[in-house]
Amino acid sequence: MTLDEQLTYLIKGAEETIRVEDLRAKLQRAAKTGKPLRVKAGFDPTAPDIHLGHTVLIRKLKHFQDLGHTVIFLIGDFTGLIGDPSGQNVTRKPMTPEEVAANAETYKKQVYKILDPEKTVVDFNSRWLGKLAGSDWITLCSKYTVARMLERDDFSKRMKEQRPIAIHELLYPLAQGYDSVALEADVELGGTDQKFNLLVGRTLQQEYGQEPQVIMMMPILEGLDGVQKMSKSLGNYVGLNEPPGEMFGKLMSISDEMMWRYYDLLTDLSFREVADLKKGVTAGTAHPLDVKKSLAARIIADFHGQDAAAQAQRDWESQFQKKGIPAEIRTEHLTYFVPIKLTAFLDRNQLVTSRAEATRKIKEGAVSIAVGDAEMPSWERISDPAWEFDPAKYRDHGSVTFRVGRRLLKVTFS
RNA sequence: GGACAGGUGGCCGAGUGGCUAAAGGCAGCAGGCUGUAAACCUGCCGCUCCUUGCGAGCUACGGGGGUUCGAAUCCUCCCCUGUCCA
Repeated sequence: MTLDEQLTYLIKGAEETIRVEDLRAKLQRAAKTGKPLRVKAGFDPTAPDIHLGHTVLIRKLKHFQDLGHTVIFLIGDFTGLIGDPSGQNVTRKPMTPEEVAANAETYKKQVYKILDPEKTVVDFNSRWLGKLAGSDWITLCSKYTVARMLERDDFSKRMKEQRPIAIHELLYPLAQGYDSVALEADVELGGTDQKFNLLVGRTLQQEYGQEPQVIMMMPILEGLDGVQKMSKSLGNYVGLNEPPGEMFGKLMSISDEMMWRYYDLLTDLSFREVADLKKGVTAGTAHPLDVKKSLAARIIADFHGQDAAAQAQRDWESQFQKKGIPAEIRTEHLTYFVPIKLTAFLDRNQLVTSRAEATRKIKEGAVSIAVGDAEMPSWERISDPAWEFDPAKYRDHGSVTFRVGRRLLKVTFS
């Protein structure tokens, strides 16, 4: 690839790059000296469950890696003690070295589905931040001013809203910035929400006599709800470790509008190919449902392989489009044959959160049961909250499946 | 250290003595419609019990104590947050 091609390739998909010219210069120098660029991205050590939102950035790391540059997967085990300011105002408990190591392993297992293990450097920022002396921290703090710190979106907003800001929170951007100094990073990747922290890195590098890093901000992927960013705590995510079937179901639940965004950020289809698909849907020659299915299958194939993706699609189709009972389903084996109130039974098996809820759901017509394993089960709606489940009556059928809305539980007998 | 403002259900936010398990909004769940999509319509949205009812009991408005027949609402002490002053 020519320099320009490389540049275009790397910048593609990034929301913002500061500055493109600097990146060009760095690439040029790397080519000339044969010294690869050091490309860094930091991750929170406490949440080793990587989801599709993270992969937007990891895919970009992969691009750099493919061009021969050094990717540094930095685990923020020290900055994790501070916690990226989010108004929570809590210092977190230090993790033991064992926990950190365990989480790192979990990370690796997931990240290496995208990145090349041989070419990826994994590092921990406690390696240098943990060794800073008190006086070093004072020096570090002296490199930045309160006024500039308060420019950060999050801080200024909280100031305005008269919400608390603890002093240690101000340390987070400094610590992250110092990582770039310690690593002599040429490039740092982050989400658009990381802009401030990334910029601090540039400033600090200059303060410590280094050339400032190029920063690239990747778009934040919206979660399944299509509104808020994908995150574990919001529960609107698709985890890399999830089974294919789970992934398929979740991906199918995104809105048609969101599906294009997912196409852009989570597949290798070119903008042109995506545009063609979109045209097809608009023209009515392609059904959005099918386009979405193929999106889901495509993403799943990246992590579980082609076959698993195809299987997941078939399962989904038989389960939902034909309203069958899936083969893989939570199953409870009963050994007792004492009648039990349905409300108590549903509660005991976590199909509802309380008996009160069970009663409500029954009255709402959300509860039904089906007997046996029929391909086309006939659901019988239970509408009497006082209904009793008598296992003995169903024993001969081998199994009975309970449904509360979208939750299912199969019961077998011995 | 002082003055003032504030702390209500997952979140936002009404409520200043009974009609309040607490308006309204968001989120969530369910039913309808569909492509388990979105949008939309409807219902639900603290817990327990049963005789499933415009039912009974319990728990809940930062924490403790108090006034009152009755308190999210009044008094008091404490904790927490913010603003201004020092």
